[in-house]
Amino acid sequence: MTNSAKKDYVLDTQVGFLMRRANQRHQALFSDHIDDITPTQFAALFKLCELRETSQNALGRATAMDAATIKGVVDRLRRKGYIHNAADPNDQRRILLRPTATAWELYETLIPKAHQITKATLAPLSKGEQTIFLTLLSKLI
Amino acid sequence: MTNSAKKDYVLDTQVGFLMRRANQRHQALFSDHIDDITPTQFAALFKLCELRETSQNALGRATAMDAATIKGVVDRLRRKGYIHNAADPNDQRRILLRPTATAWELYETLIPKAHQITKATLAPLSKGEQTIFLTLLSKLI
DNA sequence: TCGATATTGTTTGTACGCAAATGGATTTTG
DNA sequence: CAAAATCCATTTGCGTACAAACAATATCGA
Repeated sequence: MTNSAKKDYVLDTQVGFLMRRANQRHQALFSDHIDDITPTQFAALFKLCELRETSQNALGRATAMDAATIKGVVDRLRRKGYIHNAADPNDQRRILLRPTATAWELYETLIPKAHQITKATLAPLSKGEQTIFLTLLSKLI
Repeated sequence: MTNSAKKDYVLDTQVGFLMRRANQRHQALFSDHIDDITPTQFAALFKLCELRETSQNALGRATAMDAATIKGVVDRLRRKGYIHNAADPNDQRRILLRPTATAWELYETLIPKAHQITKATLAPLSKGEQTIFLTLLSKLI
């Protein structure tokens, strides 16, 4: 291995490594602010509140989780009493999901906390940098 | 819930959600280019090559993995023949890790692929945007 | 020196996250 | 219409990721 090749690749400056660590930090901040549910459960629950009613797989698609993952997440949210099941009269394969009353209460409570978490996550950046960062991040998807 | 509160928080524009999806995309690109090992294993292996020799927990710290996580990663890399164990004469608690000859070969092979993955991940951004993105991302850690 | 404290590696339990396979229901298409 | 293709939910297997607890070893402070 040449010296140039060595300097050429330093783990600590790689996108993947940086994104993994940024994610770690965000999740740590999340659990500092919110006890009851995880970031993933939060995403699923909020999306369900946005959509009011969907099937399990559709909720998974809306939150970028595959069928196996969303199943576990929904199971846990249901166990905690945040999701209610109903049969779809038009499609016997589907399980229609709805947020429970408790879920709506949680939704209200969590919105301000979610803003705090966003703020804390982006705190190392100036207002202008925050906007740029979010714009570029969106482009990456 | 007021209408303003509703519009106030849309999941798809939140940092956490965006970072999770950007990470998903990066990992998908990674496995498109590299079959043998995962992004996490890659990080551990490369850091070990950078350090030449360390203990398990120290390697974990250097790659931002806790003790339980790095244990599994090291176990899998050892099973694949990339990591060699030695006893630390100065500290009986420690296991000194070293990359095997095969690991060094892999290291060489993977550097160009790693560059391709970085390039593909950042492809949606212009050169200038890529620099800005990496700078801001670093600040977030 | 010796007792408190810290560190190393390990295990257990819980929670994502994806690939691949399955069985049942629905839709498409020839 | 019937076969093929698709979609739904589920399961299994593997790989991160972290919290909490543990025994063994090192180190530090009184």
